[in-house]
Amino acid sequence: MESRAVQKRPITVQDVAREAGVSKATAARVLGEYGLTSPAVKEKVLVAAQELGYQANELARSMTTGRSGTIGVIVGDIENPYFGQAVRGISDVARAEGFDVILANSGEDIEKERAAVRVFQGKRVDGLIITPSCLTESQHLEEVRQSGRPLVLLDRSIPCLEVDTVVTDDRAAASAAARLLIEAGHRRIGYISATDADDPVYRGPHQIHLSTVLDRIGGFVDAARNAGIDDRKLYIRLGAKRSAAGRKVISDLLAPPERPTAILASDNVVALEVFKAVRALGLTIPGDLSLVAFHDADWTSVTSPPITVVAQPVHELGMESARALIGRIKGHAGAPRRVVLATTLIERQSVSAPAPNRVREASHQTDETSARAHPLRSKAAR
Amino acid sequence: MESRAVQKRPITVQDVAREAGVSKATAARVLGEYGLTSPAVKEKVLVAAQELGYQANELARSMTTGRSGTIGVIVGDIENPYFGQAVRGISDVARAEGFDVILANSGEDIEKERAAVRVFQGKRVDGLIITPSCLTESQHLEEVRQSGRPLVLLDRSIPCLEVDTVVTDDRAAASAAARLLIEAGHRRIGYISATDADDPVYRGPHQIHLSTVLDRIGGFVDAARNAGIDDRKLYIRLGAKRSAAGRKVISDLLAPPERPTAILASDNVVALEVFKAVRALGLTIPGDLSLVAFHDADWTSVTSPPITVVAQPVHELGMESARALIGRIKGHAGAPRRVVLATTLIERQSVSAPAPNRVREASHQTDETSARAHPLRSKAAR
DNA sequence: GTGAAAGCGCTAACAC
DNA sequence: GTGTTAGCGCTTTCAC
Repeated sequence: MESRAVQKRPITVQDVAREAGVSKATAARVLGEYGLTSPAVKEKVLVAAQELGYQANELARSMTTGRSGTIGVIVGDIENPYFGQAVRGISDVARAEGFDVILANSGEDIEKERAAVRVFQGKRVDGLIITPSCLTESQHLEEVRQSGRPLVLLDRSIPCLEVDTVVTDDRAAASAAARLLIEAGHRRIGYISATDADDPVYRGPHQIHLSTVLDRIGGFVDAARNAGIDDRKLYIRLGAKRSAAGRKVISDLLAPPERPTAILASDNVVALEVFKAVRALGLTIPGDLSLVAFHDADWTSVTSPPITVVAQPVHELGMESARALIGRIKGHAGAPRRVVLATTLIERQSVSAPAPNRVREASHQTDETSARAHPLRSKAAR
Repeated sequence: MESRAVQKRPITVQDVAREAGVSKATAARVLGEYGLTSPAVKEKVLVAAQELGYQANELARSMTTGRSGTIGVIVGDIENPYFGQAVRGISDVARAEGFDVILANSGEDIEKERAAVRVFQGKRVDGLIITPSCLTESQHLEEVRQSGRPLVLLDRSIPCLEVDTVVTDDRAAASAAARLLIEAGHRRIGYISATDADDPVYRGPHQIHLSTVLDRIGGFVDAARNAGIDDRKLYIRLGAKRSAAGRKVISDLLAPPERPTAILASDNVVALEVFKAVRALGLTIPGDLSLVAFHDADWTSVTSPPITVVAQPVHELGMESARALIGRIKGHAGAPRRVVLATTLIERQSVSAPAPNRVREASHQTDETSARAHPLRSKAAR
C-alpha cells in the first residue's frame, strides 16, 4: 500500500543543533540569520544543515515574527493578459525587494474576493494588492485596513476606502478616445463595457460597481457633451462579457440600421466580439463602424484593420503598486497616496469618417439625430 | 506619525473562550470544527466569536495539523493566457473540493522555479502543481516527491521523475498539423518554437529542455519523414520569443527567397510575430506562407486570414491536474498516472497550396527538394 | 462533553 | 557569543 516515498520527518533547528553540537538557539541564529554568532560556529551549523537537508518551516517562522516575507495579490481575472502583465510588474519589484508573491483570482466575484482576502490574512501576508471587484461592498477591505495590514488598490479605486491606490487616468483616456471619434465626424457614438449590470443599457451610475467604468463613462459623456451631443443620444451598453448574453448585447446594438457609427470598447475581449459581430453582420471596419479599444494587446496590431487603442501602462501599474505596498510594509507613514498613470492613444486604422449616405439610408426613425447635430453648450470636463 | 489605524491585537481562541466562559480547548473545538461539543456550548462560543470578530490564525492551525488546505501552483508565464486558462481549471476544481489556490510565476526560469518551490514547501501547501521549466534540472522536484508531498506536472513531463503528469498529446498534434501542411502540397516546412536554446537552428534533442518541444519536433519530423521529406530539409528554429533576438530568428528564416512555404508556430506569440514578419516583408498569408499555430486564442479567429490552430484543452488540463493532485492529497496510493489529453485541429484560412512558381523562382539551390517529392516509406507515428 | 496540559518549530528575551 | 527559557495560536492526547 505504501507506494509513496517515505515521508521523512522534516529536519528542524533542533536536529541541526544536535548535529552541530550547539544549542538550539545558536543554530536558530545562524539558520535564521539574526543575532550574533562566531564564524566558526556558523560554519559548523551551516555544514550540519547542509548535510541534514534542513529546510526552514516558514510557517513557524512567520508565526513568531508576525512577518511572512510574502505579499498577496488578488486580481479580477487571471485569464486576462491585462492582469497578467500587472502581476509581472508586481513580481518584478517584489522579488527585487526580497518579497515573495502569491496570487489569487477573484473572477470579479465579490464572494471569491472575500474568501481570498481571508486566506491571505490567515496566511499572514505582509501586505495585499487587490483589484477590487466592487466599488460598494468593501467592508472586508476596510477590515484589512483597520487591522493595520498594508493594502493597496490596483487599477480601480474605492473612494470611501482610504488606502494607497494606483490607477490609470481612465476618465481622460475615455475622453480622448471619444474626441478622436467625434473629430473624425461621428455623432452616434457608443461605449461598450464588459462590466456586469442588471440591464445592458446604461441608465445611470447606480448600475456600475467599478470605478474604472464610472470614470470611463464619465469621460466619454463629457467629450460628447462638449461636442454638443446629447447624453441620451449616446449608445452606452454594459455586460458585454465573454458569453452568449454578452455577445447578444453587442449584436443587438450593431444589427439595427440606426446603430452607432463608432464604438469605444472597454477592453480587448469586447473589441474582439465587436469584430466578430461586425463580420457576422456583413459590415466592415472602419467603413461601417469605427472602433477604438482599451488595452494595447499584442494582437490588436495584426487584425485587418489594426485597431486604434488606448494603451495602458499596466506593467508600471503593477510596479508602482508593489513599490507603494512595500513602502508601507517598511513602515512609511503618512496619508494614503493616489498615483494616477497616464495612458496613450495609439492610432492605427480602425477609425475613419462615418459613411454619410448610410446614415441617411437608415434614418427612418433617427432623423432627429442629425437634427441635433449642432453643438449645444460646452461644459468644462469636471 | 501614527496615521494608520490602530493595530488591534488579533482575537485568539483564548479570548473567545474567556468571553464564552468555557475552556480554551472547548472553544477551539467548536471554532476548529472538530471533536464533540454540546449544542448549547457551541452556540455560546459562536456568539462570542461573532461579537469579538474572531478570525482563525491559519498559520498556527496548519502548523499543528500539518495541513494548510492550500495547493500551490507554479506556472511558466503568467502573462500567457494559455496558463491563465489552466489556472482557472485548477481553481475551479480546487474550490469545489474546498482547497485554496496560491500561484507563483517562474518566468520559465529554473532558478525562480526553485525559489517558488521553496516558498510553497515552506508554507506547507498540501500539494503542488507545476509546469516545469526544465526537463533535466529536476532535483528540486525530486526532493518534493521524496518528501511525500503530492506533486503533479502540468503541460510538460519529466521522464525520470515518477509523479502524476497531465499533458496534451503534443506529438500527435504536431504530426497532424504537419500532415495538413504536407497534404496541402508543402515540402519546405518549418517549425518555429519559442523555447530557449543556445542556437536558433535546431541540431538535435540535446538543445531542448522542454518535453512539449521535444514531442512536437518529434511529431513534426515523423510526419515529414513519412512524406519522404529529409530531416535535414526541415526548417526548425528555436528561441523565437518576445524579444528582438526572437524576432530576428523569424525574419532571418522568412526573409530569404529559399524560405519555407509553410510554418507551424509553437504558440500564439510566435504566430503573431510570424504575422508581423510576413507583413513587414510584403508577403501574404496564405499566398506566400501557410501558417498553423498551437493554441486557439480568441483572437486567432479574427485576423486576416483567420489562423488554423491546434486547439488544446487547456482548461481540462488544469482540471485534470487538480483532480489528480487532490486525489493524492486525500491519500490515493498507486503508481504515478499519466493522463494525455487529445488536441483538435481547427482549420481556418491560413493554409493553402504553396505558390508553385515562387518555389521555382527561388530554387537555385533547393532543386533537390522537389526531386524528393515522392513518399518514401510510411513509419508508424511512434 | 469538557478541561488541563503538552507540544508544533521557530524567535525573542534574558541571563551567563 | 552562547545557552536557557518562554511563548506565538492552535490542535491533540488524556484525564475527568
